[in-house]
Parts: sequence; structure tokens; C-alpha cells
Amino acid sequence: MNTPNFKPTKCDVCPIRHRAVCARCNADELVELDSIKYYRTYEAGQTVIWAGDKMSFVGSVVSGIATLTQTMEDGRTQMVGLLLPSDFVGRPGRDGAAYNVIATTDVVMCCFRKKPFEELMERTPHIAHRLLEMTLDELDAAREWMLVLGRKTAREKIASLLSIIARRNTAPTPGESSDAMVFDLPLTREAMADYLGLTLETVSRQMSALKRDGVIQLDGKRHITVPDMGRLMEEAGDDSDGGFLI
Amino acid sequence: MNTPNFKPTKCDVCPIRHRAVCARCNADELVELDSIKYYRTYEAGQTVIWAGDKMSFVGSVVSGIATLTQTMEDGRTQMVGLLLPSDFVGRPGRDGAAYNVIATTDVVMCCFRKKPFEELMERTPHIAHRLLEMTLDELDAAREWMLVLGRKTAREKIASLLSIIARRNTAPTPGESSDAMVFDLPLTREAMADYLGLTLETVSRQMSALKRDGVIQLDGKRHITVPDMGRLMEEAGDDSDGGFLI
DNA sequence: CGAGCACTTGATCGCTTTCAATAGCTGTGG
DNA sequence: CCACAGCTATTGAAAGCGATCAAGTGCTCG
Repeated sequence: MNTPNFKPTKCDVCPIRHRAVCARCNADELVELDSIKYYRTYEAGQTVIWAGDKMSFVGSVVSGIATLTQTMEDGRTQMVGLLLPSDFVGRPGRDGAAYNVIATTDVVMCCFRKKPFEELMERTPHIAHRLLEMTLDELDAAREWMLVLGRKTAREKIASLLSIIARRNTAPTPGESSDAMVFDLPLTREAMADYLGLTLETVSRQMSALKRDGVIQLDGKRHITVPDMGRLMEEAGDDSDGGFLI
Repeated sequence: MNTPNFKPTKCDVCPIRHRAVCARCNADELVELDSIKYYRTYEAGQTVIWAGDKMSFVGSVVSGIATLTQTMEDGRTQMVGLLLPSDFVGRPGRDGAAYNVIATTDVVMCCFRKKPFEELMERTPHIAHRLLEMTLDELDAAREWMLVLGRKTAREKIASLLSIIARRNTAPTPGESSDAMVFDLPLTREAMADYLGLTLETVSRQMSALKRDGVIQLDGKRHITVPDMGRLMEEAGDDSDGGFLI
């Protein structure tokens, strides 16, 4: 259950200090949060939470990637959230978990026992406001995703996913044109399929097709170079200028 | 722009008083809200808000039904939200509308100018908390919907939509078994298709199939009787016991 | 070296879309 | 009153895309 090489951190040097649910907290509020927080670590592949289980804590992803998935009785599964560092897990005011949370990579979570956190939130508008803001962002992301699931072709779905991941890993290759991007896929083909409502075979085929057509370059299975982000966004069926970023 | 037969209401007799964003407000807070509120009415088919437009107000649906839709350049459209009475429209802290809002039936909205509402929200935790709660509910609904869009067959999609609508119009037929339901579809076949990521022809075919198989009865195009809700939920691929209601 | 896993590729099947025709309803105007 | 336009919905036939079934590749690890 523990990755041996993680060391608990003071909030003021925490990597997600300014993006997580605590982003707006002042020093006093941080002290309070600090007093009820603890860390948990999970190995890649581990289930963090089972849907339906009682949740004793809420928390933030500090490092690593986890997924939120729903499963039907016959095994069909759909990813409904991709949890990156700073994303919040759990719902204040609800006891049972609604979704499975699964660690895709090794994950470190900053956890708060649910009850004390809920009480603290009552007294601390900074936390409630930040949580509202984050929830509204998630809702927007979910709705963007609904368009992908409902109306895009397999090729567009793959291109959409790649461009989402590329935009988050904003690490432009030095020396190359600013619209080129290089990154590592944090998901298996199967996880991509669960994200996009496809089968893993279709994911594989469309990845190959995008490679063949020069939209992406593949180094091994996971290391990806996008020579022209504009081209990728066109393939995704989005405005090449980035849509809502205007 | 105006349906002539609507009369502005005092908050304390408002039909959505206890479900909308004002649900938790006390008398004093209601007075403040009252001072910045005004009503707007829209006719069926009218566009309430265009995606990208500047939003000068936020507000609640008082009566009628509206939809939130996204459209791609080539015209493909996906519904991303179904707005029923008490649902909130607009996002505090953002200027531009992210989605098209279209009145499906005649709609009455209780509007607040955005700036004053945002300021009031800063001072009024009751409003902020209620909005958080509502947003979390919407996020859950969106994620449920993602499973429908990504993994269900056309038949299951239709059954899912019907069971969602049936559950909201909780008006059991007198005299019949409690698991029978009767309701009017508030959506055209095309709107249903946009909701479910299908074509309207497929919607029509699956409606006919569900009728042929006795899962639903159709009276005209829109009036629907579900003799056995359990059967409908099975067709939707959900647990027949109602899933998260346990 | 062989087992296990992630991924790729091929062949075929079937569901949903697409294209097209028709039905039913409402409102308008001769 | 009927004819007709305009709209929503239904139904049919054919096409296409992604799923399914089935090998096969490449890699890591024991």
C-alpha cells in the first residue's frame, strides 16, 4: 500500500498548494487543514475506492494519475473522470462513493477525514468557494467530454484525447516550433478506450492511422510527438485556434 | 419575447423556492435576492443564450424546460444538459456563455444581474453552499450520462432517457400498481437524438421497438405509459432496484 | 527460453447511420 | 371544404463504421 519513497510535506511547499481545494486558504486556514490531513499512497493499478463503499475521507491528488470509472453489471465500463494532481476526490455531504477510483500510476493523495473536513468547510468560505470553482470546471470538462462521446468519430475521439493530454502537459520542445508538443501517454490503450467509449482494438487502429498520416509520431507505445498541434486540433474536430481559450 | 400570461411572484410563494439556488436562504437573504431579481419569459423554440455571448445575468428556470447544447462547426450537436424548473443557468465568475440554451417549451426564468449576484454570493454562504450542492448533483448527472453515451446501445439509451424523465415526473397513475408511470415526453425525437448521441431515425425505430415489445405504450407521439418501471430499468441496463437510491 | 502482458493487425459481423419515401398533423388560403 | 405547405415522425433499403473474434508481434521478467 505504501510507495516507500514518499515524504509528507508541509503545505507551504506542497506542489499543488495553489491549485487544489486549499488554493485560496490563508496561513491560518492552512494550519487547520494541516491538522486534519494525512497522506496515503497507492501503487499503479490499485483501487483507491470502490463504488458504493463508504467513504471515510476526501482529498486531493498530490502526484500521479487516477481514473474515475463506472461499470455496468455485464462489465462494460466508462471512464467519467481523469484525476490529475490537484484534483479533488470525494463529495462532501455524501457517504457512499459513486464511482470507482483507480490509480493509473503510483499516486499520492492528501486526505482529510470527511467529518472534520465538512465542518471546516462550513466555517471556511475560502475552501467552499474553491471547491465550487473546481466543481464548475469539472462540470465543463464533463460536458465537453459528452460531445466527444456522443458525436465524434473514433478518429476524432483519439485526436481529442491526445490534444487534451497535450494541453495539460504544457512542455513545449525546446528548439522546435511552439506548436509542437512531446509527452508521455499516461494511459494504456484499454484506459483510452474506456475514456472514449471505444474498444481497445479501435483505439490501436486509430493511433496507427494518425501515425501513418503524420499527425503524431510514436516512440515506443507511449511516447508521443505532435509536430503540429493545429493539425491535431483539426483532426479532433475542434477549432484549430483552441475554442474557448479565445 | 413575452408570454403574456405570466405574473411575477413573491419569493415566498415561488414554486421553486425550496429547490433552487435560493433554497437555503432565510427571510433576510430572500429580501436581498428579491431586490435584484427580475423575470424573463421565452417562447418554445427561442434561444435563451448563444454560446460565446456575453452573459449579463444568471438565473433559475421557474417553469418550462430548456436544453443546454454544444454544436460543432459542421452542425453535429450534442445536448449536455436538460434544464428543469429550479435548475440554475450561468456560471458566476465567467463572462461568456459556454453553451447554447434553448427553450424547449415556454420558459419563465428568474434572473439576477450577474455582478450583484456575485457580490451577494460572496456575502451569503447559504447561496454559495446551495450552488455547490446543485453543481455536484449536475456533475453526477453528467457522469451518469457519459456512461449512457459511451457504452449503451441505442435501445438502452432510449430506455435510460425514458426512465430519467419518468422518475422526475413522479406522478403515479391512480389505481394502477405503483410501478406504472404515465407522462408526456417534453422532447421531440430530434431533441432526444441530440440528448443520446443518436440520429432521430434511430430514436424513432427504438421507440417503435419498445412499443412493439410492450415496454411502453404510446398515445399519440408524446404521451407515454410505462406499465412496469422495473422492466424499463432492465431495458436501460440499470439495476432494476434503482441503483444509487439504495 | 517461455510466460504474461500490452499492443497491433486482419477478417468478418452487425448496429447505427445515411439516404429516401411516406404518413399524420396543423395551419393557411383559395 | 379541400388543397397544400411545413413540420414531426415512421419506415425501408443500403452503406459504413466500429465491434467482435482471432492471430500475431514485441517487450519484460522470471
